[in-house]
Amino acid sequence: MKVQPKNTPCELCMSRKFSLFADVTEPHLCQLSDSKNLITHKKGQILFYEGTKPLGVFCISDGVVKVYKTASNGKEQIIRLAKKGDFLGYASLLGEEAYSNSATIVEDANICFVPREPFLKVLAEDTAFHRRVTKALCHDLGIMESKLTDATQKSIRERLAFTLLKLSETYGIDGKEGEKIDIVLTREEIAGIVGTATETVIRLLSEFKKDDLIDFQGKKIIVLDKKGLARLSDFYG
Amino acid sequence: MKVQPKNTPCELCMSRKFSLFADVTEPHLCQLSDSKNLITHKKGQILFYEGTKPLGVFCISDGVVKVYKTASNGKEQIIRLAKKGDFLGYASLLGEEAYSNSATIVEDANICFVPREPFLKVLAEDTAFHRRVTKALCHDLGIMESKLTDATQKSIRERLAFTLLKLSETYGIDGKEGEKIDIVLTREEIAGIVGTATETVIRLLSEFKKDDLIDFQGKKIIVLDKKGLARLSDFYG
DNA sequence: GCAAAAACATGATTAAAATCATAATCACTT
DNA sequence: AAGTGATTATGATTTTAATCATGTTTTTGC
Repeated sequence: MKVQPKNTPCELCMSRKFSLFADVTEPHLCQLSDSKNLITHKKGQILFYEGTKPLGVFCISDGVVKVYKTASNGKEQIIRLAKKGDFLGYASLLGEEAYSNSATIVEDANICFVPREPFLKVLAEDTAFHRRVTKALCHDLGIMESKLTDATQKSIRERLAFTLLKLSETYGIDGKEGEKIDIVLTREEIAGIVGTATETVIRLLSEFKKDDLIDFQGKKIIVLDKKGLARLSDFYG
Repeated sequence: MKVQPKNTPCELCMSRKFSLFADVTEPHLCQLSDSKNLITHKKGQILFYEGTKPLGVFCISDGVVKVYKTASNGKEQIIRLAKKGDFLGYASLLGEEAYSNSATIVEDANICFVPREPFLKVLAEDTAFHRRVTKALCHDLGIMESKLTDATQKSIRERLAFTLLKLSETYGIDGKEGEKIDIVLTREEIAGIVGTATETVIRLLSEFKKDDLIDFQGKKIIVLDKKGLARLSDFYG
């Protein structure tokens, strides 16, 4: 970890436009900006551990972070992949609880850390911001309900197909042969998202490739047939 | 549905002490109280459907409500059982989205309905209340993460054992032979909580009974051996 | 009190996915 | 450039749980 020399102020930060800070008023933004630190993280580094106390919130300026829980069998269940503009750790901070999950860098990242106090101060003073945070929490809750339902009621094949679609939605870049999922995930990490064994993911991905639904390009996956994946991801498609 | 003649004001409501409204200031509480309606619901009645627009929030004065999502295979995944003092529908309301789940009465209930506007008004004016709502949302989010992780990484037997422990924590009343889970749930509903098939629940419950972990008393389950269930619910117990 | 419908129960079979085992490939370090 | 460790791959086997089938018991509505 190193503090970057160029600590772009929040006011000028490009990632902010897509973030919770998008509509924070100028003076409040300056307060936050003054107290924050931009830190560069390399792939594999750990941002925080489940069970420790949150001392502030993280805002991703660039890069990808996996947020996951470690199950009692040692496997990682990935809750979400956080990218540019996403906040981390605010739910635990606002819930006044220890981190309910861990966070590790998946792709080299620049991440701002805003300490607890200034964050809470702005939250208390800026009602619009508080409302926005609340809204984000509510939305996340709805997503988690869907994930739980999918986990218990859908097959692994369906969930993997769905995961690939979601990933292409978020990280997809169009090419002439299809949409490339422009993020490097190991099969084990994909298994962690889907909630299955690594071997199962490997097998199913091979099957998808054989069926011309996807293709591999280096470590990345190309989605060739979105319709096909969508059909697979539904129950009675 | 009928509006009860005796519409206890929130100020005097006993359930309020355990609810989100616990610390709302007197004047705000009166505003809420004036706008609310207490409605009696019978088992099996539906409070709201997934996909419809929330027009306010529900507060359970008495009774039990199941909150669930209907999967594409038609099965219900129960997200939570809500009881006295619990609020329903506020996440969808605050997220400004359609209901992400449905709610149906499991045990005859008296439920207050607070319309959208007065609720949002008090939320905006009473910061402490807003903070408390936020905190509840954050806590729920952490619970959902655990549920997701359990769903993907634990066996059905482990999850059922865990479900019974949780139910006995919430609805348990001590008797001389063990702790009675004082709520009537069908095997299908238990399956909906665990996220499995009804037959599997029936089989496992018989197994648990054979192993003297539980017993049946009418439609209710008696927990005989909490330690045993706890051991079963862990991975390497 | 009786018929119909739910709910509960159990057996047999099938299907899905985990686990175990082994090997090939890749990617990084020295 | 070789060696080490991680990752990907594939096969065989086992386990788990779903599904299908059938029967019994309990509840509920008339």
